[in-house]
Amino acid sequence: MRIGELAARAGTTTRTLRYYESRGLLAARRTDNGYRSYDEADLRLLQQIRTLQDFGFELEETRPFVDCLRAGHPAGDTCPASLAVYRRKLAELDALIGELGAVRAQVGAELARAEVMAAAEIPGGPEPRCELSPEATGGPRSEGMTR
Amino acid sequence: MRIGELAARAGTTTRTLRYYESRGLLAARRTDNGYRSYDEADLRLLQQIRTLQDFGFELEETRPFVDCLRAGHPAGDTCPASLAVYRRKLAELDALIGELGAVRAQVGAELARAEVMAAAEIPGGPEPRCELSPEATGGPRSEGMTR
DNA sequence: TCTTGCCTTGACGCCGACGTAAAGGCTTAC
DNA sequence: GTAAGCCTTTACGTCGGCGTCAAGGCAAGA
Repeated sequence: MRIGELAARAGTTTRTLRYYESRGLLAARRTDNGYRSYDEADLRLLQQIRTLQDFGFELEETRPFVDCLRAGHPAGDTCPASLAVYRRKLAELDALIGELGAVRAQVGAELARAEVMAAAEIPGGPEPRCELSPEATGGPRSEGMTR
Repeated sequence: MRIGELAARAGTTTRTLRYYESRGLLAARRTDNGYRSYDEADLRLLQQIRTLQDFGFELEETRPFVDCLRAGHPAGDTCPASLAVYRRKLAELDALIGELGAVRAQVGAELARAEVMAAAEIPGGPEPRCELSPEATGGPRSEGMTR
């Protein structure tokens, strides 16, 4: 199987496969004319990588799984190093979810507070408008960044 | 107040302030010698930006808050555009937390399954090892990427 | 023979929020 | 006078995971 077919079967692109190869994952044999040649085992390797990528694993984190499969294991995640990556990822996910939950609570509180303030601000009168007045808008923003 | 002092008081760097200026946030006056000059209102603008950045807001998302403050509002988040950003961010956070929760569950399940498989794999005998054998390691990985 | 459609390598582009270096000007202290 | 410590602009580097273009080689069908 050549690179285009493998990419199509894995739902990715040839660029991605060459990139993986450049990173030392997913090595390919070569045919006489220099074309990359893959087999079903490579497809399984690739699927393992893609699955982990979909979970948000970095490429380097997929290496133990790939090594595990290449060592002849039927599954890439039964090796100790792979299990360690799983556990580390779970801890990272828990930490991240916790932080995001805290942020969510904070933002929610800020929104509630701001809504009250906005409601209390309007009835008084239309003193300060939220849209910038022309002289305050045109000046500073027009400078720089022609790029 | 010059740029160094403002940066220090806001707990950031001069590079960051110049970057904000280049993006059209936080415009600065200039002294006779060309130095940037800031006042307490600029500090409040900067603090608003930094707070939102800490929450994970992108710079562009802070613009309504900055505009709101510059329009003369005592708080940057009472303007409709700011409230809209808050609400959109809450929705994004909820979606992200949900996705991460799903991923966490998936990875947790994979880990549990892999642990069982690993336990069932070992007692049979040390057939496939997780460490790659030398001939399988040296070849493919040594090529390319001298960069 | 020519076109089509694969394949090859090499190399630059992208995104966001800056870090960091280079080269030079201003001010104050000694 | 000169050294220190601010400040100025310009511009390249970072990180991850590729996208995209360029220039050319190989194989097969009309």
